[in-house]
Amino acid sequence: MSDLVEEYQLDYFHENGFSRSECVSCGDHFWSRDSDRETCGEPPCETYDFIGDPGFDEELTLGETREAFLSFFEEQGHERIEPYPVAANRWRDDVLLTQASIYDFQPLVTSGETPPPANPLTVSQPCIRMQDIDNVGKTGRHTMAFEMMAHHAFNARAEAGDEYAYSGEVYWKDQTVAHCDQLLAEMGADPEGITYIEDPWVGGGNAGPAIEVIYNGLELATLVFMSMEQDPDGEYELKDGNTYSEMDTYVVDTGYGLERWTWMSQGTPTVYEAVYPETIAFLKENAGIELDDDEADLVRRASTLAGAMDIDEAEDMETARDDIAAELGIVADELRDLMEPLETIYAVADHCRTMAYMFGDGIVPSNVGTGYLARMVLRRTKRLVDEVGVDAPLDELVDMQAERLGYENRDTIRDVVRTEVEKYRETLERGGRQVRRLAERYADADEPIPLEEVIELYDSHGIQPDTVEEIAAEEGAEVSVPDDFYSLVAARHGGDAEEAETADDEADRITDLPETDKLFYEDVKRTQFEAVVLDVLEREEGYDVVLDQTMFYPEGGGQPADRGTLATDDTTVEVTDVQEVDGVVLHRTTGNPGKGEFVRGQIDGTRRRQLMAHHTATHVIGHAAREVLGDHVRQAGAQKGTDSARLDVAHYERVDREDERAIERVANELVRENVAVDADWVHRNDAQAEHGFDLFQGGIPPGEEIRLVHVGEDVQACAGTHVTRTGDIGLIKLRSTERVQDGVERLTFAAGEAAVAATQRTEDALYEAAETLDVDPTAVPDTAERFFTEWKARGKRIDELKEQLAEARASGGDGGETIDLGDADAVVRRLDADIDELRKTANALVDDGTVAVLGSGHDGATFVVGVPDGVSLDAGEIVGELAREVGGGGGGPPDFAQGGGPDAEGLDDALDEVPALLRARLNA
RNA sequence: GGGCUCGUAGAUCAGCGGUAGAUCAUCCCCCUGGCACGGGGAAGGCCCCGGGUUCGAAUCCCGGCGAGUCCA
Repeated sequence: MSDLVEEYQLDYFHENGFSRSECVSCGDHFWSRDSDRETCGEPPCETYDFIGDPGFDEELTLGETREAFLSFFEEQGHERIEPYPVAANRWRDDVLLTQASIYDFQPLVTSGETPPPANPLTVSQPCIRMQDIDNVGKTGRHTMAFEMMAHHAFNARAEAGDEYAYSGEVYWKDQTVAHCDQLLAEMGADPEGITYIEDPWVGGGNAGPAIEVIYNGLELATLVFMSMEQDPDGEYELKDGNTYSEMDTYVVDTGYGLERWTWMSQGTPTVYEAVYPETIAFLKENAGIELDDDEADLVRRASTLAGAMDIDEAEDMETARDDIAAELGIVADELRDLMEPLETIYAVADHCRTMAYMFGDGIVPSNVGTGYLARMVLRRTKRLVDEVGVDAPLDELVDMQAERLGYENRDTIRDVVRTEVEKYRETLERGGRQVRRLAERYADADEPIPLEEVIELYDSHGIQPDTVEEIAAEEGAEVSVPDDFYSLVAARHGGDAEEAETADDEADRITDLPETDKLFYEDVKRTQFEAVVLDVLEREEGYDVVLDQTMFYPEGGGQPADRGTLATDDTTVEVTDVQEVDGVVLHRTTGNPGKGEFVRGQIDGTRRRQLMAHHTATHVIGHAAREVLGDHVRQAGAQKGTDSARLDVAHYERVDREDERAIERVANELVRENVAVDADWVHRNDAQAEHGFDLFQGGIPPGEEIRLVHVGEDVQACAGTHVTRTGDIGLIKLRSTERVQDGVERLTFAAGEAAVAATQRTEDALYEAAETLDVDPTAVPDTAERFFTEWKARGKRIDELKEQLAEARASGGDGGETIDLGDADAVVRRLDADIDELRKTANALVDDGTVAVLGSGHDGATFVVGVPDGVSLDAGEIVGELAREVGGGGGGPPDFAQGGGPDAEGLDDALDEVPALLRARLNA
């Protein structure tokens, strides 16, 4: 399969008495000091050997294990770095959550564009893997949240010179395995019990040899040697069927599961009891789970076999459980009754830790992105908690973990959880009502609930199929849900979205040009400059002019491009747009100034001033929002304009009017303080060490040096142009807030002149309304309210009067023609009133037992026909006939119908025909 | 980012081209010694907003606003 066999022939193995064998059970190749060893050592080929019999010298807590690991690698010359957030989408847009320590350094460090924070380094990185969710609690070893302890070394081939942000080799495979082997020895592991399995790694376009480290039946680490990239002409064909070739950079990527090392040291039945023993104890007691000695022993014995309960490996969970029960010599149901509550409790503890990481790192529940994943975890946990009978509030359970993990924003975390639990409760309540209604309807009709309805309930309303089954049973309705339910839902979402990519050949010509010197950072108030035209590219509309230096700010970071002119002695061309490609600034112009010409540039100062004011105001508003709403507030997008700007922020509730006023007040305080707005270029590692991740609200810039913009206490990595003091903004007016997604609020605001203009527009509208009402502007709300109430009262009064009028007309008998139809009388009458009056009059006549045929020339021609009970005339047909006469249509039920048409002049003729029409119909 | 669903009385919802409804809550009356229950009645609607189609739109179509939900 792979060509990587040679890659595993390490000196370290040969020099330390290892031999290579093939697992008799799964066929994998592995290295071991025990040459007689037959299996690779990993479940399902082996069982857990350390339960009740720890594999290390000392029992360690989670914290002790972490410290032992990090300090071991510090002693081996690694620098310890702070972990990154679990929300990986804060520095990369290809993934949502941090799933491994290497994620911290992708894509910019692994590609060599940006230097690592240290080299080599060691870290214990919190990670979340949603894909393991179904295994959590069952296998005894899977957790959704975990810390990946790691050491990394970033190497670049000598031939590459200084092309990359790091150079030379720090260490590679032998050293990596040696470190691992030594660490295990220091912990007191039996060297004979360790196996190193060959398991080439492929992922995300990269690949390389990798080794799984197994001890006593448990995978303790994976050592990955990332050294290849996907390449159609590559010499290595790997297990995904693609070909790969070697890269100039090669990276040691290791992962040591903190939880598993802790577990190994303690030998508890499951990893969960080793990781958060207090939490498990608390949950067990709260749910009233007590085991007698026999049961506890059974659980312990089942735990050694639980490794087989892996949904990815086992064909079916229940069969796997049956097998375990058979091995233990008990009935499967007995085992299930014993294990299931425990499994649920393990899952709850793990999920609460997952949420503590998520909310602690500022993820806000939402219908999109990481927020959606957080919502799913919360809802699942809530269901599990209810199922197993734990009655502690969820926010308390999450808080226990948040406290343990040392988060400082615990009040916010609790608030987020409470709000979200409440939302879930409402959804369940709403859903329950809906299902009940539906179930009742089908139960009454004595039909089963169609599958289509169940799919609809889930897809559009989030109601789980088992909820539907439950409620349907209560209402006595039948329903059946097939096993492939979720794939039916998926099918509903249609085919895969196709993505079209466009390549640009022009790119080559641009990369040959030198980077443009950017003058706009030097003096933001200057609007004129001189430059030499290096190249002119002809475009479909206009030209792209490349200069040696420029004052023009290219579009970026949500700030639109500058506009202005470029002038030579002979000609002046307008600059309509400015873009940057690979450091080269392209000025889109209306004319060709001529390559090699000397030009004077002039930018539109008014526009630039407004953009700068709005850009600085965006930082100020962001700062104010954080102050008012909480530290979790984070930029989710921004766009600046000349008339207004907007900032999208993550927040778990709607921003109400009171919040708006507070944000506006705080923002303008900062403006009045007139603090300096400074920008400086610093090394990214220093910046990140000092300010942390909150720097990168608007995305992560590449390169070694990054530009920091300071506005008071607020610091952000930002490439935009800013005013020099906050006072230059003048005024910030928050104009509106809207919920652009669940959990994301858009704040739209205006700064400086635009703020004044915006306020004036609002005032103008108020003044105009005040003038119409003829009151003082401050009295407008009261007056509007009074008018509205009065208007409604009048509407009601008019209705009453129409009713009275109709009755008077019906009983008065004035005008109109009465026809004797035998069974009843009919009144035919023209009444130039609106349809409402016609209806009421007809009703009054029908109440008296009279057929009513009324016509109006009020607005076109309209008819109303009413027929009392017991008279065999069809009102709908009569109206239809009459309406045709006036070029329209009409209809309605047999006892009451209405219609009309545009031809008012035909009204009288139509009415004249009524007597004959009625008689003919009656006789028919 | 994409799909789907929903905005009607204070609350929960029906109506889905032809006179805006039900239940609960509210108020009044009856029943009772009093209360719960029961019976009778009343009040309470810019049918989310704006366009369009139609003789006629709560209802159909388009746009907006608001809410919910599934997927990536």
